[in-house]
Amino acid sequence: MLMSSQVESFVMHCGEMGSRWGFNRTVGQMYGLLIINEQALSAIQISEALNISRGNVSMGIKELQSWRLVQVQHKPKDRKEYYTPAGSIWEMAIRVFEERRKREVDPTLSLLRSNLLETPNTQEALFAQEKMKEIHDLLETITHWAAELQSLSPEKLNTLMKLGAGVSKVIDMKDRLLK
Amino acid sequence: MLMSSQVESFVMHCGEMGSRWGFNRTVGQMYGLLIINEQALSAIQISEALNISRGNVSMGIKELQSWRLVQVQHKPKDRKEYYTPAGSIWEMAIRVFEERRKREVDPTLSLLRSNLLETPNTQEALFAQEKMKEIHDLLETITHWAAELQSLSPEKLNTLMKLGAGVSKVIDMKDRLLK
DNA sequence: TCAAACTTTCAGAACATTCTGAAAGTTTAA
DNA sequence: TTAAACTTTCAGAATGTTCTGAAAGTTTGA
Repeated sequence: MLMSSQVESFVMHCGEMGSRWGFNRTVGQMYGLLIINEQALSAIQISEALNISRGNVSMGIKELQSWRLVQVQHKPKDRKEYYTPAGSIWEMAIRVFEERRKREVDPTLSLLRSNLLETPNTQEALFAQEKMKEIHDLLETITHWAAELQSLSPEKLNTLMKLGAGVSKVIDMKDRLLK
Repeated sequence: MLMSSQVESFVMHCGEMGSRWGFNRTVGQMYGLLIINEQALSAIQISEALNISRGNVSMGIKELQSWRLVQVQHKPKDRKEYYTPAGSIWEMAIRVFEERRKREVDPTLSLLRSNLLETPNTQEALFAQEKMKEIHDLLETITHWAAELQSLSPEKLNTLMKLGAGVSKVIDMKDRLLK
């Protein structure tokens, strides 16, 4: 499992990004390696390619599975498990996005909701609640919107994104027509 | 600087989230505290409210400034600096979003671009390049789109988000009209 | 120019995360 | 069954991050 220099730079970069994307360096490298390889890889191949312990690979795979980012494959006459990315690049992006929302936004929303149920009894508490309401409403609008966008087919979503700020014009047009 | 229990739970939660949002726990707490307080706070007030050292506050403020999330205020007859969040909740969201893009997406895009310039000389390298191209194109489409959306006014963007998956119908309608 | 009132910096301590490798657990084929 | 071929787990080592507090730096008014 020797990597070409391009592949290596990509894999190492995925490692650097790993921590920013929500998992750690090695998990990032592992995922990069799986994406960039046409063939599914065994745990040992991964551990040799990245120079990490077999145990670490096992934990990393578990983490990637919790993000629903890898699939296990089996080869005939071979007991080892072989790992490969789950789904297309598009699906991978959706998953990372969704999973991060679950970890970053959902807990905040539920805390805000429960705080908003209490009755403020001082001036400060009142101000605080107003701010919390603002944040709550914004996060809610965004998550709803994101969920709806995810329900669109990749093609539709692609058209939409390519349209960019143009959507705004299309909507204005609609408003005028309906008046 | 005693906090009511609601305020405290919010501030502590911002701390938990801090690390996920790209800064650390204390920086998250500091920012939460500033958001939730109507009055601007001095470094000492922050350090007392959160039970952290004065030095730590100084570093945290610096970090928040690098995210363009706080503003400094001065009061007459007082040499201390008073800190307050920069901009509305809306702007804060935009900033966090933008700053994260810079840290998480931009470096990846530039690495991918430079890798795509090289000519693949093996089957593996070819496959690897195809994948990198896919990721590159996806990230580019998304960042372009995000930039365009940010150019819209908050109101327009709000209408758009409320419309949700409905945009898709509006676009279909446009296509039919133009045919 | 000075010193009081602040802010910043940074070495080392405290704390948190990640990694290794050996031991324990699981699965399969005979 | 058994044992070979794997995977998982987890204590402790290695590494990385954050925090404190004392020292250094800066600004201001007199």
